[in-house]
Amino acid sequence: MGRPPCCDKIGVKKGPWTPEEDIILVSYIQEHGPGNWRAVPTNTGLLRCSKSCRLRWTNYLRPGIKRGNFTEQEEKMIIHLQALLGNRWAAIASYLPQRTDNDIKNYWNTHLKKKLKKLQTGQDGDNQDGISSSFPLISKGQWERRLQTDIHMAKRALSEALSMTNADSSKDSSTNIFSHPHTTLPYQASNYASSTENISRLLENWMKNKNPLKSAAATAGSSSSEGALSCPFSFNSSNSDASLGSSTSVEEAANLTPENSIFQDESKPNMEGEVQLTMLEKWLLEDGSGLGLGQGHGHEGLVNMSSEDGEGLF
DNA sequence: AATATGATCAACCGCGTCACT
DNA sequence: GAGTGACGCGGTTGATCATAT
Repeated sequence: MGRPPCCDKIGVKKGPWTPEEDIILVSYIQEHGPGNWRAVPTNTGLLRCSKSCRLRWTNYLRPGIKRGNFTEQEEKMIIHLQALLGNRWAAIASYLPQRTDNDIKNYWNTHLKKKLKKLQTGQDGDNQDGISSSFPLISKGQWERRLQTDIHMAKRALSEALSMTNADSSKDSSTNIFSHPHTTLPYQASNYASSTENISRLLENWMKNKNPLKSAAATAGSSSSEGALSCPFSFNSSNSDASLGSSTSVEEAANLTPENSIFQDESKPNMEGEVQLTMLEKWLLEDGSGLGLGQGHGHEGLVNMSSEDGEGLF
């Protein structure tokens, strides 16, 4: 019995999102918070399926998203995490809070895959699909062995990432998620700035053509979003000065901070990664005798670690 | 200038998982 | 425990832009 398609309704719009739709969606989420995606199309009047709304929000409109070029640091992180986790892009993205899984996936497929292929040409002819193919999937019955392998790989990848991070920290500390592990992963103020950039960018184009309030209200139909639309990007009920009609820039108008934004806790809902990282780091640090972490000895201990090191950890 | 080819990335699709009844 | 609905993830597609011919 197959599952019926989620968007088989006639009249469901597909394709690129328009700025109007973005604004309606942002306004709605500002008012109601993310989640309950099923209700979003109904309540906003958007002719989109719930899935599409969620995707648009998480991949594009969500506060804290950094777009554009990946830094060398991010690139290294992705490569190491891909080796460690495989194509679990959401898990990888949880270690790079400013990037979406879709972004990382695209970047891997378009840039890193090729890069690694190039690097590996001549070294390992049979490894044509990046690092992950060095660690083929293990059958379900062998989960224990896989766990051990994963542990080993986690140690190794993290130590390498740490060593790289230490080496580069003077250059780019902002992307060094390991340098202050418990303070840098959650969103900081700058993330919200980048989010307003997203929105201001779409508004920039949109406002050239239309009056957003009129248009969005009309598009929203009978939804309850009218109130929100009067101040679509304040992100703060008390910040009613942030009207679109004023000459104030969107960035100023939004006046976002992690403290006053309703997205404060939501901006990266999946903090599983942080937990994972924290646990791993804790473990690594506790196991520091073998790693030499924090003692200025680099990661020789890890590199020389035998595959049996994972045994007895639990 | 016109066309072909390649690269990029936003969005879609199908499936798995989880939560609720 | 089974059935159902909603959500989230990963693979893939297709539109658009950039570059080469």
